[in-house]
Amino acid sequence: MPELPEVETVRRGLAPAMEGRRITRADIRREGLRWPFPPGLSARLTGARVERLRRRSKYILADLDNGESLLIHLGMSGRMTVSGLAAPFVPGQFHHDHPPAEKHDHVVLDMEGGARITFNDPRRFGALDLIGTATAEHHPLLARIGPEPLGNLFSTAQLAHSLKGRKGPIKTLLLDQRIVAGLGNIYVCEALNRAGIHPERAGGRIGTVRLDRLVLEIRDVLSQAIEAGGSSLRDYRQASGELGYFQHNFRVYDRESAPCPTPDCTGVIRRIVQGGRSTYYCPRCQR
DNA sequence: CGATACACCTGTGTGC
DNA sequence: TGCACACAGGTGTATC
Repeated sequence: MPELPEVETVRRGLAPAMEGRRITRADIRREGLRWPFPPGLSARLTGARVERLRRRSKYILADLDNGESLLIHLGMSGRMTVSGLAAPFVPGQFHHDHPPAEKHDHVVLDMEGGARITFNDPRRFGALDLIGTATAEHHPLLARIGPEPLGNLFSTAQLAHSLKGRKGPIKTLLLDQRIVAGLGNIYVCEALNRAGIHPERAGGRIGTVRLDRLVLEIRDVLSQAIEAGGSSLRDYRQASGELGYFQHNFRVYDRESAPCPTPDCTGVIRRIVQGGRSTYYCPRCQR
């Protein structure tokens, strides 16, 4: 599920329930996920006020008023849901009613104001850590991540510099978070299709004009996905981080043998494996 | 340094 | 219905 647009959608869904509010109870229901949780996690969260929620790449950072930040990664299957927000009103349901715990609910945070945040992650590739707010960007998990694709530091010139001399396929390189932050398997496939670039093309062999297009299409597809994700989240009691409406806009991902949606293209979507992961593309319009 | 394989987990869909 | 297998939105680590 979670690439940059989904993580941003989750962040926006959590913000009204968490920002400016204290954590009144932190129920840590297992020792850890991908890594053990930091010592004293529950005690360090309890009573702390969340000043704001940030996103860096696919990480969410909850800055606390005690100088620490809760670092959250959703892995492959992580979800964060909000229950008990005042709105929307559901007849017959009390304000502070919460649904019963489900399988794979690993961490439950109760917030001042009555909202409950539940971290559910079947595959347990997700992660939680507590890190110093002031030095967050130096944390090993964040230090080497590349520019935010929707920020000013991501540009044709910067991307060209990162790809210079690289012989590996552009598909694999765009999945490398050191080159650009936040892309995953879906949006890399989608951006390459929109840009008309073949996924097996060597990264260092893409001209400036086509790189320009790639930068634009990466920004576009991510922005559109965020917009679509946001629109599916009016109801904060629903699971955040689901695919949202944007899944209906996939042009190539998981569409093997379907016609290429590019106007006037008669190609058929193919699936290949690169670096052990599926790539979907149109062999006719992607060069 | 770059490229690749493997590891970590559970759930779901498919074919026999 | 059971079973084996492939595959799934990520990424750190080990190895060449």
